[in-house]
Amino acid sequence: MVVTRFAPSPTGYLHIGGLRTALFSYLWAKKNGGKFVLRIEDTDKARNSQEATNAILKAFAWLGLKHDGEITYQSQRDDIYAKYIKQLLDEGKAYKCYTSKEELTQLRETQMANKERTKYDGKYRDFNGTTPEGVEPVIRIKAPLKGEIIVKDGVKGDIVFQAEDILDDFIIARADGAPTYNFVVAIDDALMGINEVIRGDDHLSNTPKQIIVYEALEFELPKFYHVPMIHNSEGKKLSKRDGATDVMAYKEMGYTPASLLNFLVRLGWSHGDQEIFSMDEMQELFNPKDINKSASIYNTEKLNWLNSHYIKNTPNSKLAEFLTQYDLILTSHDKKEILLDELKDRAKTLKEMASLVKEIIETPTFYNEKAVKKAFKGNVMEILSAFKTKVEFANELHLPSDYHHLMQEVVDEMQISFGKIGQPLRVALLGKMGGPALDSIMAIIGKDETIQRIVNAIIKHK
RNA sequence: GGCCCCGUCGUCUAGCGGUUAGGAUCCAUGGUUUUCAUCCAUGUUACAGGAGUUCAAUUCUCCUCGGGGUCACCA
Repeated sequence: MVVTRFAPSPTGYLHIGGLRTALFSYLWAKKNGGKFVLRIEDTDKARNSQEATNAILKAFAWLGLKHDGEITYQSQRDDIYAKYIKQLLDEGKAYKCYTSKEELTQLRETQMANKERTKYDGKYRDFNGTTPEGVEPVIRIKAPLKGEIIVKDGVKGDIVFQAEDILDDFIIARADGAPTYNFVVAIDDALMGINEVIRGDDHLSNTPKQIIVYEALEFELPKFYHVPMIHNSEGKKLSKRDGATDVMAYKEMGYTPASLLNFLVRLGWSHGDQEIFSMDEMQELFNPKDINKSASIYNTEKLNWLNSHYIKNTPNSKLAEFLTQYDLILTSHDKKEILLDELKDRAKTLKEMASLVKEIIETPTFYNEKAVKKAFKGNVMEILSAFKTKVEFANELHLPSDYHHLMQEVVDEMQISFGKIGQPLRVALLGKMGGPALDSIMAIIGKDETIQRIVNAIIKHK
C-alpha cells in the first residue's frame, strides 16, 4: 500500500508551495488507494504547534483535502528517538562528541580561511582519551568517509553524491538530548510506514543524510520524489513578499477551492494538453513520474482564468453559498437565478462577483461623470420619462422580456435607435456604463426600484 | 565558494532522433452582443550558446553561460 505524508514544520500557516506538495502526496495516495498522513515537525518547542496545525487543518478543510488517521506530532515522540539514539550508541554507529559550539565555529572559520570544505573533523569518532570536563556532548552518527550515496529520485533520476564531498558525522542529538531534523525525519517516515516521500526540491541535499540514518537503523528506504520549487516572478524562491502566501488568503480574494487546486496541480505537473482537472480526474491521472524537472514561476494569470472558468461552471446555488462569505445573502432574492446567470460570465473572482451583485441591487448614489456626459444629452430626459411612464402603467413585470418589450415600444414610438434609450437608462440604473443586460437588471431590481432609479437620475441631471 | 538540480513562446507546459515545434494563458485584431463581459475566429512570440555523436538533433554526450537549491547543536 502506498503511504505518503505531508510533514510541515509549524511556522504559522500553509502556503502555496506546501499546499502543492501536500496535494501531490494526497493525490498519489488516493490514486493508489493508499494513505495520506499528516505529521507535524515541531521539534522546535518554542513554537505553538497546535495553532499552526489548526491553520493547516483549516486550509485542508477549505480545499477538501483530508489526511488519514491521527496526526503525528514529533514533539510527542522523544522516547522513540531516544531509544534509537541509544541503539546506535550501543552498536557503535554513533558516538558522543565533546567539541563545543565555540570550537566548532572556530574550526569552520579556519577551514573557510583555508578554502577547505567546512565539516566536522571527526575528533571524537574513535576517541579513547579522557573527555573534557563541563561539556555536554552531542551525539554524532558515523557517516561513511568515502563512497557514493545514490538517491534514486522518481522525478530527477539517480543522483550521485560523493560521501567525502557532502558528509561528515552530523549531529543526531543536541547537547540537551533533543534529536535533530534529519534523524527524526528518517525514523518517523520509516516507523509510520511511509514508502513514497514527495517533498520539495530543497530537501534533496538532505536526502543523503537521511539515507545514512535509514541504513544505520536498517530501515527500508522509501521512494523519493523531489518536486521542483515554485518561484516568484523574479525567479526566486517564493516568500511572503510575493503577495498572499497564506492559502486562506486565496479564499478571501475570491478563488474557489477547485480553481486553486487545478492551478496548483498544473504547476510542475501535466497530463498532455489537459488544463482542466476535477478532483476525480486528478486522483485518476496524477502520477509523480510526470512531474517536471524544472522549477516553475508562479503567475496569477492562469489562476484567474481558471477561477473564471470555474465560476462560470458552478451551479448558482453553490455560488450563492460562496458569496455568503462576503455578507451577501441571496437565498431569499426571488430573481437570484437571473442575477447569478448574468454575473457568472463576467466575474474573475467571487469577491468581484460580490461587488458586481452590490452594484446592481444597491441603488446608485454616484453617477460616473464621463458616463453622464456621454449618455445624458439631447432629449434623453424625454425618452427616460416615456419609458418610466410605461413601466408605471405596466401590469405584470417579472421577466427580462417584459421590460424588453417596454423598451421596444419606446424605441418604436419615438423612432429612435436602441442605443438612444439603452445608454441613458443604463447610467440611470447603475450610475455607470457597462454591466449586464438592461432588461435583466430591471427584472432583478423590480418595478418599483426601476422607477425610483429613473426618477432619481432625472431629478439629478435635469 | 563546495556540492546538487534545472534551462522549449512573457508565463504554465506537450515533445521522448526525422514535427509546418503542439496546447493553454497573456496580448493584438475581427465577429457575435443595444453597453460591458462571455463566446467564436485569426494572429505575433520559444528550443540559452558552442562543440561533438548521427544520414538526421529541441531530443543523446561534453563544455560554456544563465537560473535555482543547499551547505547549523533550524526544520
